[in-house]
Amino acid sequence: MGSFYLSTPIYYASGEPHLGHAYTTILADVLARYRRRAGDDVLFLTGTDEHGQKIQEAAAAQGVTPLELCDVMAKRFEAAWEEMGISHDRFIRTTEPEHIAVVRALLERLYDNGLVYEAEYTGWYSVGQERYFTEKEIGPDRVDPIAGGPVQRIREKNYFFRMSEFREGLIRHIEDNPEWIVPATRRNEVLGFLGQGLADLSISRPRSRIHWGIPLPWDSDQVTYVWVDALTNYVTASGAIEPGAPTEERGFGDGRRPSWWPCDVHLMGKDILTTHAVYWPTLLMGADLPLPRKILAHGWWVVGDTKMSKSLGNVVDPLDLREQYGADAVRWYLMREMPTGQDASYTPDRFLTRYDELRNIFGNLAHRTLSMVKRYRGGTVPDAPAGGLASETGRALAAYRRGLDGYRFHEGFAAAMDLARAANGFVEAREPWALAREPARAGELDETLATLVRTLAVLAAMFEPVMPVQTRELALRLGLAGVPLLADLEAADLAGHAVAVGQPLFPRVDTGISDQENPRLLDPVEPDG
RNA sequence: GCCGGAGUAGCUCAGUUGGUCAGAGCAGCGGAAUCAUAAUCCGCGUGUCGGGGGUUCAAGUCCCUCCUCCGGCACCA
Repeated sequence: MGSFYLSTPIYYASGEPHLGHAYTTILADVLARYRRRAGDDVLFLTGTDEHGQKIQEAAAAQGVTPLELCDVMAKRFEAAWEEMGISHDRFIRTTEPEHIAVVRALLERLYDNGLVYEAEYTGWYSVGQERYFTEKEIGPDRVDPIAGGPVQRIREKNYFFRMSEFREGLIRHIEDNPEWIVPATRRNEVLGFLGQGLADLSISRPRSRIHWGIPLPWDSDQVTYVWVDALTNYVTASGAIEPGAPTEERGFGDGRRPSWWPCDVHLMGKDILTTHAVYWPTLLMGADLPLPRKILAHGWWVVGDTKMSKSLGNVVDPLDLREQYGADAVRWYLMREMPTGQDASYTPDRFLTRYDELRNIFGNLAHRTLSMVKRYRGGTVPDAPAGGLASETGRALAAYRRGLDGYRFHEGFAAAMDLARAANGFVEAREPWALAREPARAGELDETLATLVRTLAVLAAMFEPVMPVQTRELALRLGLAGVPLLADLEAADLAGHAVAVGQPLFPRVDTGISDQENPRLLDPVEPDG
């Protein structure tokens, strides 16, 4: 029992929602649902990042205002999450007045703490692209990597945050808290990064060049660098800062304001780990705010089988599978197939294998159990001891909790599926159909069915975070009001419940995806913030 | 180039602090059963645990070296 605050990155509103966004968000949703079932109060935050040059340019190209464009895009993300069953509590947008005020309050705090100075930013600027490129991007030939045109060394006024002052403190924090950045390999990378030294961070851009941003409190000719703007959303949503209050009463780390801060876990793709594990913590240190409790960087989906994608030139986007297989199946695949934190490759074949697992092991267990209760006991759960799979259930629950608590979701759900396998084995061992032929063994049959029904309730509770739709359906068929909490399972008494058989939870889908009908081009997946 | 990770059955991978650790799932082969979505269950693996060397009574499990693959190396939203 407690509270749990988790976040996805806010997604940049210049592009459509894609698999990378969806994976992070589903991961967060699974965690949010799991914590809710554990009895926690949860704040699950996601949203859109709406300032910056790309938005400004995209809006201009479409002949709309930046905000009009963002309104459309934010709705698109919200709609996508609705389709995928995402249960976020708050959808934040960086164009919200509250957020803008919090960003300015945070900047003011840094400024007041003497951590901001004015300097000249020097970089390689492409006139054609109207933007800077990094040394890496322009390469040894120093050309615009997009159009191939020339780049020139130019200077502009920026304000800088004294990030370098926090380097040693951050290193110490990472070393003292081995579980702060997970997985460990990412933690090592951050330490390696910090080991090379840490420069100060440019936190503003001239408004003459980028107007679509949050003006600095002390210099309205400069707008806030988008990353500073974006990262601050985590604090905005937490309620830790009251921008409208007098400076000394705004909150921050003084504990005077009740808030969700610090965040329990920031989830993100590995591509934006540095900003979350270096920029963000140092900014928080500078503003006297506590650091988030955990930073989890997950891997990327890569399009597997290079040969296939090369020869066919296309592959089905897993998100498109929702229409045919349902959101639960897509979520199951994404959570079960990718070891949390690592990369995984997507292939239609693997999706089908995972779907078959779901359909045959879990879906069929539910269907055969409900059918037998109906056939042998008139659809009423027998009043009999239901401890037939007690040790298997105990083991599964322990492994499940170990997995989810340890952010190894794939392991946790594998443990749940193992329990379903054990239950199928239990059916074979007890042979209810044989028991039903012998009136003298009615008690055994009752116990068998009671055990199976109870196991279905346990499975519904274990699978709910990843498959909220069908587990709810299953719970209803078991005569429950909803999916039970794990903690309530012991007390749950299903005896006497009227069950409904219904259609299979995960039906056989005949129009397979491997027949290459309706393929869609899928770019290599690189989730961004 | 520097730093880090990984190479275990056909495929995807588990394998804490060295001693039933040579495993699971999928695929394949054989069998059983019929409640169920022809869905399930049981049985079957002679794998040099990337190559080589070393430490040890004992090494996927520690050390050295080589090979291969991958990731990170900042303003990319």
